[in-house]
Amino acid sequence: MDVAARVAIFERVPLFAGLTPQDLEVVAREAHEYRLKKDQQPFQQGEPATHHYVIGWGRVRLDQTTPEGQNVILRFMGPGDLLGSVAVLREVPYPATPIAIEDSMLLRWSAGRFAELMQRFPPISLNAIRIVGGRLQDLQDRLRELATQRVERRIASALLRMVRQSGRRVERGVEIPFVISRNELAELTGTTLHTVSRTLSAWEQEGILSGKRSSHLIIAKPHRLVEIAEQA
Amino acid sequence: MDVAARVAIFERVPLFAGLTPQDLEVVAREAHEYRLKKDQQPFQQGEPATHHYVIGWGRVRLDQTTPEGQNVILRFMGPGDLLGSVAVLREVPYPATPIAIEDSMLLRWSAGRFAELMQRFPPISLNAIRIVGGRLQDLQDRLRELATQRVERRIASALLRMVRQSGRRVERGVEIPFVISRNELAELTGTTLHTVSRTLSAWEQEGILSGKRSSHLIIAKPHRLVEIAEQA
DNA sequence: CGTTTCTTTGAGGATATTCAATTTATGTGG
DNA sequence: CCACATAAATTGAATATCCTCAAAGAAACG
Repeated sequence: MDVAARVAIFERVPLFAGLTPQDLEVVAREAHEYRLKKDQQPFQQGEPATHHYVIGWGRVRLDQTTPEGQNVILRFMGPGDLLGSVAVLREVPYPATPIAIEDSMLLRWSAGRFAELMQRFPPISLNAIRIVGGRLQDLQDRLRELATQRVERRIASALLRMVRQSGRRVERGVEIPFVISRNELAELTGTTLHTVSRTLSAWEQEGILSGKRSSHLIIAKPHRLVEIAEQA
Repeated sequence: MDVAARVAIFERVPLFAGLTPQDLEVVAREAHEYRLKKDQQPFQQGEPATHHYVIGWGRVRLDQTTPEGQNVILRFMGPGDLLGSVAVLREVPYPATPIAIEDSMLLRWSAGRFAELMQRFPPISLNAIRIVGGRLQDLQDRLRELATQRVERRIASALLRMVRQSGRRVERGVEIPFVISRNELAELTGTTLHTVSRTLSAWEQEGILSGKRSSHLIIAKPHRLVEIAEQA
């Protein structure tokens, strides 16, 4: 992938908002491509943080594992999303493991190179604060949800969040454009795959959604999900 | 409070790390003092974000309320902590309400003034990213906890976190240097005050901790709490 | 000293987990 | 392309954790 193609990607990356095409070219030239096949990981939770990553294309799931081996999904990430930067800047080990859920391409910079870029292009710092701040607020909302709401509502909210973030209109409703297993949904909402399965089965009965294993979920009645997510 | 006194405070504020005493003086001169009595709030969740705050002295609890009126405590904050900045920089309404749990003094800057300071003193931006990033990681840990652990462990972890953050050695153990009610602990750990009460009662029986209403909690056996927090 | 607020404790019940078994889908090697 | 192996999903039954409801006790406040 040449520099021009990278610049084209970076034009839609929030981290680089406010940079001129010339600036982006500099940034792009310093980047290294990093390709991942499905299920591969660019780094692991606990490793020293050495690189900043931006997702060029593909999708990544961000996992955090407990000492006892239980797993939680922090978020799903897609093109333009930022990865690893907080750990690099805080000079702490990566706190989570990203796993490609599709073949993906990341662009990355070493800590030192990226520090130079941040110095040279001041908007990057401010963009970074906004991005990290946005994630902080997302997490605050999820924490509140997890603390106050029952499982069914949390699953509905999680699906709606994915619809809002990456949903695509299709004939029968809105589609979540990547495969997500019952287990992943459980790890995302703090419940068990059994409860997720029962809940989705019930919703399929009701015609709210459809989508079997390794096909994309299609939400036929998003308004019903909203009702469930908001019901007292 | 004169500028020199403010500078003395700012020398220990992470947001201003790396600034010279002269820099701090500039920052201090631009600040406005904002005093709060117990239970007062500098701003409310949902209001447009207009100011950056730093806690000079005192303590603040950061609340997030659901549409239905349920409350969650995001964190307790003390001297040197940053308040409101993420919302100001993202140009979104404040996502939470800070409430003074003791008489407190905040120092604040308008969005515009602070933007100038950030431009003039580049370390501030980087410090801000580190601080917000740190909070993000704290929240990720709490989310994982809430998703995977049972109530007793969560309460133990919450107490230990407060001990680590603000604990003070006293004769009988370690003291949490501010009053915290059963209800607050419940809102901090995603449970009910009843369950917290039962749990603390049991721990008091065991001699793990002590401290009645409106006195400070004293943890006599922190190691036992660690065991509880880490037990499989 | 009465009122308010916070805390404690009990009993009953609901939600969601755990355990267990089966069904269904996917992938692989012959 | 089929048969088998593997992985994912479904569903039922039993159980546990924690919440809700209820009431009373203790501490703080004016």
